[in-house]
Amino acid sequence: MNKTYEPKDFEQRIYDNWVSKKYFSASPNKSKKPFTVVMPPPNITGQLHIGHALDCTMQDALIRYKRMQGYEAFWLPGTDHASIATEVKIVEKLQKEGITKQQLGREGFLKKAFEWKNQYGGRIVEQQKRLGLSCDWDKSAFTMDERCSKAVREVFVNMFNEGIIYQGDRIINWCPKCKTAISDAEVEYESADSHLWHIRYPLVDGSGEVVIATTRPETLLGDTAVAVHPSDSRYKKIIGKHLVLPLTGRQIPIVADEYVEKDFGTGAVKITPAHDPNDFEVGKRHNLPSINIMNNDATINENGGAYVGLDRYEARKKIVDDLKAQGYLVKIEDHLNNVGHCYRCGNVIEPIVSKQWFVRMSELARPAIDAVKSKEIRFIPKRFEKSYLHWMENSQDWCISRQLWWGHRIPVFYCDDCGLITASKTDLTVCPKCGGKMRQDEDVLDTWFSSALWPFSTMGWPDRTDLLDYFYPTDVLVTGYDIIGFWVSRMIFSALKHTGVKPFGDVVIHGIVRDDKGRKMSKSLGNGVDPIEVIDNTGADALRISLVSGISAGGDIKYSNDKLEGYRNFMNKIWNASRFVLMNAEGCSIKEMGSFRLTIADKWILGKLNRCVKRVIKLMDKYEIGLAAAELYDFIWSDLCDWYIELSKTALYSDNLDKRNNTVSVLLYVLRETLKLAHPIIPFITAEIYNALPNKDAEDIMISPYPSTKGIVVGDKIIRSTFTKEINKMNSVMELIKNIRAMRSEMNVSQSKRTAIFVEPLADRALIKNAAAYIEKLACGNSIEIVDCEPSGKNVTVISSIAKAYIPMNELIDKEKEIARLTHELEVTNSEIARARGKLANEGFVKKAPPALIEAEKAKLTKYEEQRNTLIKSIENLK
RNA sequence: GGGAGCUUAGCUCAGUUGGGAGAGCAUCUGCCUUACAAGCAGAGGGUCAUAGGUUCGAGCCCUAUAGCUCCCACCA
Repeated sequence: MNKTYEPKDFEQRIYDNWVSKKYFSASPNKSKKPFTVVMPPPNITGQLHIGHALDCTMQDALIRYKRMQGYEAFWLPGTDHASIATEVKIVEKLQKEGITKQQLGREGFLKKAFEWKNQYGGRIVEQQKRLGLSCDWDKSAFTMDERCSKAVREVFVNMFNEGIIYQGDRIINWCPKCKTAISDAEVEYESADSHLWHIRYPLVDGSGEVVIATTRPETLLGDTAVAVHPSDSRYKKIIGKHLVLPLTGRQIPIVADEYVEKDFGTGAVKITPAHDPNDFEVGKRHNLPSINIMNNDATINENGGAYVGLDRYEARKKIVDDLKAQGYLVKIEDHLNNVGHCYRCGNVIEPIVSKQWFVRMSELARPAIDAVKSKEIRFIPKRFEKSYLHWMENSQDWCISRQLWWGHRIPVFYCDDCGLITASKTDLTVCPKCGGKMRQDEDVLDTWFSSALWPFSTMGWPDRTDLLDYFYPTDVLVTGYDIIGFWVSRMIFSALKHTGVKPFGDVVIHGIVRDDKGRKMSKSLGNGVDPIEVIDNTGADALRISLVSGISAGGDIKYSNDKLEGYRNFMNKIWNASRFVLMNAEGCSIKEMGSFRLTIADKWILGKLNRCVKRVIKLMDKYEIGLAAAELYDFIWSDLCDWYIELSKTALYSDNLDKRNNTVSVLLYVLRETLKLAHPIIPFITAEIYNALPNKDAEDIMISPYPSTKGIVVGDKIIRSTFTKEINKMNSVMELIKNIRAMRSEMNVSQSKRTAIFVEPLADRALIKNAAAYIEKLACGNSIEIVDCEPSGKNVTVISSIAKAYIPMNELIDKEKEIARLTHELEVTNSEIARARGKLANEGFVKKAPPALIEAEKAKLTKYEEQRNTLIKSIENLK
């Protein structure tokens, strides 16, 4: 093994080997239980970013964990065609070449798009492999491949025939940049400083005027009414009268509607049914005409009179100027406004009335709500259940048509001859009714329409496949809270509707990765972290564990270089500890556990290992991967490296070959089990070291059996498990060692200065005898002797619960320092005595606390009192 | 406007059913001790946001308040 940890040297080799051995592939296996995860498909446009890295690492850790536990673990990867996002990119690229998509035409454009997809779509997959993901790449899916497209058509046609999918003229969110409709979920609101323009609308009969307040004066061109609250005394009399719309001269009515807030603005609202969702509803209630004043690029159309051709913001400026010039503008107030933006391109969306396809949510939502309420589907952490339910209970019909080319073309066919409109699973060219020519709808489906089917479309639904039979429904979905509405909820109602069962059991939600200051990572801030760069520099394992270590209960995680470095050091620690074990194992014969006598230190580490295994398994089962990682960190660094390896040196450096063989056997056993325990989180380093072990229990670590909570298992026999007594005994020895070290450190004694140590046991003399060599080695002794009382001469006294240790003063320091140290310790002891006495003097405590607790408190008091006596004696001795 | 979450050491966060406040990083002090200076051994550092309440006992349970974060709604 290399002297330092160099992940570059082996990560690629290890991964290639896994692939060539087909360890990632899963297939129906009746003798095993399935465990299935489908990967949230990244966009083909994408590069792996730190968020994917987190998401994927969590899933990989779970999959590897379950695989090692004997499940047939299936992790299904894939990519999403990402309709808008991809089309925007391709259009941009074409633009650089001086081509528009219209010039290419639909077919030409799609050809280019697929070329593009083939060129770049695989990039993210290669990056995922660098992370060490153990997905079944052979079953990888793409939302626009044949499998998924078939499911999309099936679903669409079925819902069309049932009337769940319908076409309607409704107000939708229009993105003037992407030139398509988008769903409500795809609109992001941001507050912006704006104005409230107060505009005068004169009454037709000349009897006065109404002043309205608006944030969007340009939409005045499409006004078809002014609304006031029915009970607003200011306006009651003029309801039903008509106003002259400034700049256009059009006459519009005053209507009364509850929607108007009397206290906002002037209490009078201009109504533009074609360009505002609320106005649209008001318009419907009052049978108002709807005047669309905008083209699909948000310029003013032919209904805009003098303003035709202007961009909406230019029009706003000009209209305000004109209103002012003509005396209609009353005043301008500052106003904080919430403006909707397209979540893809960031442009301000424009509500417009348009003919689009919708999914009726009312009947789909109910079962999806029930499935979560009945705990059939569990959100982890639980609080996301609420946001899911809220989303589900309030969702409007889903606008699924997009005026794009890249995507699943809507399988609706029109006959211009007889007017037939029908949906079909196969393309129709001839009208089944009249034999006329059919044409297909021009639009494509929302990208989420196909993602919604992901858990089952990828496994071959609607055909009844072996994969579906065995692996579906899936077990766990891991994803970020930001797409609960977009994706999770739609998968749930789609699966329930089309497959009749839930798509997954547990939904594990994580947060987003932020920088060390807690800011979102973004291009504009330049604080993004490229996972590939990190892997190049520090290795995939360090990245994986530092990502996973921040996560807790759906919270966001902070990523920092310090953290990464810490875990890189941890990898190095594992590497070196392993090197130590392997170096010492050379020339030794390895014994099976159970075939030799264990020392107290052996039992201690084995017991600690067993505790660690139990905790890690418990945490992994709760998806607390970060806490499991912390558990491993603590065990490996503190227990194994700082203590057991140091303790083992007493045997390893002795002449007794038998002892050496025993110790090496324990070291190798603990190392192997620890590597396996950690493998799901840090797969590469554990695999590389495992390969070098002389005591491998499988061909490769990733298919080795996961450590058992039962303890040491040899064959089908459980040898020992908890070693509780030995852990406690060894802990008390360690306490003594620590106290001696602390004393030496306080006295500024160099570690290379070794001394005689005399130990007077206070309890368990046998233990002290047993552990004498450990005490000598770890407490910097050059000799150790067990005594019945303090040796003559001046000594430094160290007290612990099982023993007093004496170190000849002349070997260490001056008297004054030692007196000061002991005096300080006496003070501490006295305060402990006071605390314990106070507690025991409390009547309530003695009466009501559990007896065991009271006994423990009494024992402590006795111990501290004895300690105090010793300290006083020692101080007097020195004086 | 509605909902959720957070507040513990300088920083990032743990803290099991309520029973003497923890880790890592940073800081300070010693150490190149034959796995590791990407290291070892020590040390300092906290009114657990605030105020009440329940309890013999509260970081943990209850109520209120403050600050921060996020989600939803969209009064033009």
